[in-house]
Amino acid sequence: MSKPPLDTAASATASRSRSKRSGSQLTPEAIIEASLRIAARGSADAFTVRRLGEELGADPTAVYRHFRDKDELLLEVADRTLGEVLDSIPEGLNWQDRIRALADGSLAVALKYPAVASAMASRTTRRPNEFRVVELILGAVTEAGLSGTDAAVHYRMVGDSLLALVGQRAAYLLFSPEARAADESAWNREYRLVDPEAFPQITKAALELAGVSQDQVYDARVEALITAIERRAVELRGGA
Amino acid sequence: MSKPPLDTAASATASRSRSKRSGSQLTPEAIIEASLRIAARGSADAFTVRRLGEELGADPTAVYRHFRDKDELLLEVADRTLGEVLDSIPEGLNWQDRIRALADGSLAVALKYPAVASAMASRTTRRPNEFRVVELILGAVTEAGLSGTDAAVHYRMVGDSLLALVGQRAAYLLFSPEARAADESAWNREYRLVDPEAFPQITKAALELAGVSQDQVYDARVEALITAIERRAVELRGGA
DNA sequence: CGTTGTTGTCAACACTGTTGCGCTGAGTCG
DNA sequence: CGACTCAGCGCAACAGTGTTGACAACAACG
Repeated sequence: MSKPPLDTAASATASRSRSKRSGSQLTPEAIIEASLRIAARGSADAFTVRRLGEELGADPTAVYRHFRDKDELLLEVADRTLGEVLDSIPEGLNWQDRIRALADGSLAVALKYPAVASAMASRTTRRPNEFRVVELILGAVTEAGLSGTDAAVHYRMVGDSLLALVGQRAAYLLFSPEARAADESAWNREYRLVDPEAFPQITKAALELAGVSQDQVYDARVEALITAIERRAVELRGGA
Repeated sequence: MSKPPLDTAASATASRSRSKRSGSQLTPEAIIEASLRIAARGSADAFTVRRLGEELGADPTAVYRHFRDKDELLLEVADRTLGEVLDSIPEGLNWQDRIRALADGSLAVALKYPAVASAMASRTTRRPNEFRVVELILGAVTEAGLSGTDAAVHYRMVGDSLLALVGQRAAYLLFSPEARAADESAWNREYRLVDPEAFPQITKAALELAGVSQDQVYDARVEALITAIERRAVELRGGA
């Protein structure tokens, strides 16, 4: 009962009784792994069908014998990276630390495969590992004291926010070094030369704005999610 | 002193003393407005250079006489939409309602020009209206009681989070109707047929998960930002 | 009038994802 | 053992993207 052999894309080769097709060098597994390899190279245009063909030493269009779309392949690859995230989460943490661990793991994996994470920032895979993530977050918010609609809404808040957060970081990593330099120097140059009359707040905070690190923002955003859950929990425990 | 004629892309035509170039049908203004028009059509591939040429009744490549890149045009268009957002924010609100108004306005504009909002989800324009938004958020967090690094970090938290939030919503709107239907039905079908042993939380919350609306998630995410600021403010007011 | 510089048009390039045709080679059956 | 079937792969090509360089028209200036 554990699992019917999950009829996703692997069934194409699995349908043959004895899969000892030997000659078939290209398997879904190999394609996914090659995708992860080139996605890990970090360059923005890394994950293209033709580059994937190069990496596989095969014709690019051969991939279409195993995946309907590039999109289907992307979802499969993304689910694989989600697996990496889940494997990085230790056991025996309280719910806050489980969310922190999920966030940290997601960020690490997103920065490892930026092209995938960036493309998935507004997507959902609906594949096995995503279910495990949903279960993880739902477990956390229920342990925090939420249930019913509260649990569902706060799960979506955490899931969507984390996806967006790591997607943004990944996309930033994919920018050309020049674009990134221009972005960073903006805080140091343009925001300090602004008209003090029209923008008093910016003028006052220019120095600190330039000093903010990505990790500080990341922490603030993750902690905001946890705080929101906690607050809703005490709201429910308290009155109303 | 009010403003040196902002030497962005408009300077190309402004440099000529008398701009009565008559023959010149194509001005940056017209191009930006045409871009907004086709972006408002909502289809995913709406905002292409060739479609822009159609809308202008001119050769697509003529745009490159007024903007270096499609990216530069995109930033200019995005700044224009940011202006729309700012104009929608009324005066005389407390800081919480100012952030809510900013979020609501951003969402409305993002859903109006989904192609632009989706493309800007991980970007920064560094153009006039963005400065005004920065000023607005910084004013809100200082009114809340934050200053220095706290203000800077929480500004970034709010700015980045809102950008990601409306970008996600816009991207979702750009999906093909089939993809959107598949996504919605997933909550109603797949999440209710999951193995209760392996995924007890999902099983328990399946019904509520299907019932969550995008607006509920939106509210939760915006309120989480406000709550985080409030909490940091009382932390500082109370004991350090 | 001639020169100059701006602005639109046209053709073309490099790149993307994707499809249909044909070949090969291994598995299957008579 | 020989013939057949058919999945898997390569090849060529298509529609689409952003972008560039050469050329023509035309207003402005000396």
